Amino acid sequence: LSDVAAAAGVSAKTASRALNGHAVNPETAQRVIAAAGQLRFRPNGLARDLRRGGVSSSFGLVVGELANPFYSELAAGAERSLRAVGLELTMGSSEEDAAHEQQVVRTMLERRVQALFVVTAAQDHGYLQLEHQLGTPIVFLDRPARGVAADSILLDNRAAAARAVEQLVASGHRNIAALADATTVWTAGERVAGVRSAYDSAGLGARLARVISGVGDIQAARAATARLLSGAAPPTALVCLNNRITLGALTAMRDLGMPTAIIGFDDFDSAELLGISVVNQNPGRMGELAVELALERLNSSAALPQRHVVLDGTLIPRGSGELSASEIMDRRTHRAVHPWTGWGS
Amino acid sequence: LSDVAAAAGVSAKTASRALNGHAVNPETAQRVIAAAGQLRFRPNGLARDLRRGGVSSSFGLVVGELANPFYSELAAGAERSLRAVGLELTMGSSEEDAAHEQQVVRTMLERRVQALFVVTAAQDHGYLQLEHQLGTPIVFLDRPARGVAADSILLDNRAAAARAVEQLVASGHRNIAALADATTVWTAGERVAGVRSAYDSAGLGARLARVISGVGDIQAARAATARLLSGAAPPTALVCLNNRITLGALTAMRDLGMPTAIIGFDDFDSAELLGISVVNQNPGRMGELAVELALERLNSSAALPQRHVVLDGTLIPRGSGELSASEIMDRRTHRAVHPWTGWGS
DNA sequence: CTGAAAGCGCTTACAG
DNA sequence: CTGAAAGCGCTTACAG
Repeated sequence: LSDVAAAAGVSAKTASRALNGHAVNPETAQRVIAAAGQLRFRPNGLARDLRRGGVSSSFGLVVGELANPFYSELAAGAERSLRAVGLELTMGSSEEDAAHEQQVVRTMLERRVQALFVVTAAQDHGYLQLEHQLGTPIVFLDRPARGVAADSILLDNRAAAARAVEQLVASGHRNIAALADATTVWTAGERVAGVRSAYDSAGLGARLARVISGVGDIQAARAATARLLSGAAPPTALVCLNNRITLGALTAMRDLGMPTAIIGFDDFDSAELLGISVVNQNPGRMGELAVELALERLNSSAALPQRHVVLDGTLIPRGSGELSASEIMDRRTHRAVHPWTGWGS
Repeated sequence: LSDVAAAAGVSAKTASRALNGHAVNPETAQRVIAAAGQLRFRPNGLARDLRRGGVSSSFGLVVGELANPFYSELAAGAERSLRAVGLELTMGSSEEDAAHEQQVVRTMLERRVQALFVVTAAQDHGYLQLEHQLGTPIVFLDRPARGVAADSILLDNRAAAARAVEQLVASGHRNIAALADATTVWTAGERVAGVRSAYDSAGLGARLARVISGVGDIQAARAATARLLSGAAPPTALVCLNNRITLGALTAMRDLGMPTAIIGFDDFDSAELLGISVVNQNPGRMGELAVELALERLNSSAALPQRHVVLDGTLIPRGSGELSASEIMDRRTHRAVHPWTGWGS
């Protein structure tokens, strides 16, 4: 910068003003800009941010896994909102590991992100207490904060899971199985709670209203579903409490040639093609809301209280649209549930 | 930092050394670390990077769209490799817009990323010439650089597309249609060229060896496929030159109840379930290679020449595994191609 | 509209 | 092993 100023015959300050489009004599500004071009001036954002009080124009987002579409849609939603106000998003991955998450978060805070969004893999977030008290907006997404009074945006997992069961019960199902990840995962625990409460409300007996938890990946879901469908009194409907479980369950149904009514959590790219009804969590909306909460906090002089935003999961019916008992209960035709596959015909 | 030093009764420099784990009297180090804890010291990464020569420990990646799984897998691959050497990845989106891309790239360069990876939406990259000459490693991914001699990692799109056609021809198909995005998109142009050359080599007449380009999204693919399948002499096989086109084509086949042999570009989450053969571009590997190229350049004192890495697309056969003519040509059974769907039975 | 000075928070030489 | 000085590249007050 000082070289540019010298070349243009002005002070560094004037050069800075000219390059940033502040009030400067137009002729002088021209000269400075020309000199900058000649000298191939590359502004240094680190120095700018440092001098401006050490706050960058980036928001930070830490997710569990970059390749998971749930997180990328969340990121896309956040970035869309940020761009609208001229801000940027920096993404990092925790690899679903608490220690690594803490390291990535620390690095972002050292870089002085304006706000921090976290889909956490950790059980305790006490280490964020100081940063939170200093006024950095922190928003927890999909899973709640523990040990720090930060904002959070969560799905009403219990209600959504209960609604999925109620929908199947209303369609005439009396033999339902739910498949869940390990219930130590917060969302899985909540969803299982919702399923159980709906089982109770419907007066379903424990013998035919089952919950299989600890289903950690596609292969586990495939195996668990195969066991259910090959066992005594196979369920007529499945509630798959995340998207990997849905794929695994569908694979087992294909393997066995035993199509079964299904409602899954999380939309996926071919769900419509396959006629699979899903509870949509709308991660993009979560990202947009996170930006809203953070900006409110940044723009408010007073300290805002801790806020919890709870989103509804939307049930997207597919296949026959509304499920009906007669369509589903005939295990030999099932066309109404999955008309495209022609299963059983 | 100076407060911490004062509290510990040492100089700022010693405090810095202690906090960074450099050679310091252990007792002194203890005192400094205690003081830092007391005073809730938050190291400032901007200042550190500035003083260290203005280079951050982040690599920058600009993609077209955060929510596209192709890009997120690419990012995941790059991050995996970077983490192995203690570096970080900062992601940004160009929204597939050249002007926005340039802005995002400029911001990253101002933040002094150590290296830059771009899946470009622009036609010309002359504005990167200076940065490239200054030695910042720049790697173009999936689409080539123009106007700057930066490294690039590309798929051999022509060969992969030609191989898909050859595979179908070997299975007995003589009436094939290829569906492509607008050929102004570099990858689409290359793939179409590969398809045409394979058509020629196979001696297929232009009347039954078709290319439909300008298919920009799922709905366009659905419509184009419907037109093909309802027209005179519908093709017995389709080559879908990207993943959205594959989904649209499958939807049209379902709508019309006309299953057709298909090979798609890009793997997708339910391709295996559906028994769809794909040309896999392996974006994760692209990300890993980009990190390798960048690190080589950073660690080499001599100036390296411009490098082009060309990857093969791997054909992943699914459904019946190897396609065979008799299995495919009977339009009424098609079980061998899509055994799960039971189409036509 | 412009300039000389000071400083953002840290670290790199250079001495002790 | 430790310290006093200088400076990374910019911008914020404060004067003119």
